[in-house]
Amino acid sequence: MESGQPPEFLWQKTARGYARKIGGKVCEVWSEGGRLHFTPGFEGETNRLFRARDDLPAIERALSTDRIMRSAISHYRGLRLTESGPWETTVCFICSINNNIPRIKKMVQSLMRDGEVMPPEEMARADLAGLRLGYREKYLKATAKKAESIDWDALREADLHHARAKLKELPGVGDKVADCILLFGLGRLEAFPVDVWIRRAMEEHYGKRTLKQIHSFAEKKWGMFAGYAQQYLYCLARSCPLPSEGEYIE
DNA sequence: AGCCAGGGACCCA
DNA sequence: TGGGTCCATGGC
Repeated sequence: MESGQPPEFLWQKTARGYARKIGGKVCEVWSEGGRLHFTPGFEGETNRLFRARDDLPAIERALSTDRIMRSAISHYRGLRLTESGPWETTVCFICSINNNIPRIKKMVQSLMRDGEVMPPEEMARADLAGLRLGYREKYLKATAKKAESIDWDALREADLHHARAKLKELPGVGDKVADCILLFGLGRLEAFPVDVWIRRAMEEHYGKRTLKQIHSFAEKKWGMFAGYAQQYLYCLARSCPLPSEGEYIE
């Protein structure tokens, strides 16, 4: 929830966990006694958010092929990729362009109505001037217009490069943002978003410098779990917070 | 005060 | 295809 993934922008910290509105109702998630708890009625949403079907031990084993990754996995034991809605994920990462996390969160919150990210139809006609979005405003408006005709579910199954190309037709969506939408919004675990932190980590730990080198290396080395490898590297590079005592969930 | 931020569009060779 | 340059704004 605090590892730079979309929930960091979409959920609010509460006394015991995190909360947001889904479908007009408040959903809260928290940990207690080493178990995950959630507001009754949100089991499906919670399972999707934390990707309950991912076999973490198997993924950790598959990625434990070198010292760096073993260290990151051991340090961030229990880290999970999250899955948010594709539209809100798109909004989050258009806001992320050349931006920092505290401000991304403020910008995403400013694009919410009644506790949820405005749907495309509403964003397309909303007056976003005054929200201090910078040059991202025109990307959001233009992408909101196009987003209504996107078949998100088709992109879950499509060939990755095809899906990536389709997403890049959206204004403000380039390679990195497309990979983030694929990974965090469409459950494509093989996607490997490369931001400045991942670029630095890949050069420092694996001697890979160019984007092409990095993607080729990641695909060969981590394959269908490259997205998880990316998140471990990101948390390591950013020194993301660890769960405090009692929050850890098996 | 000034560098930097989960980059993309555009132009040029 | 690959490499500058510009872009709005605020966090730290």
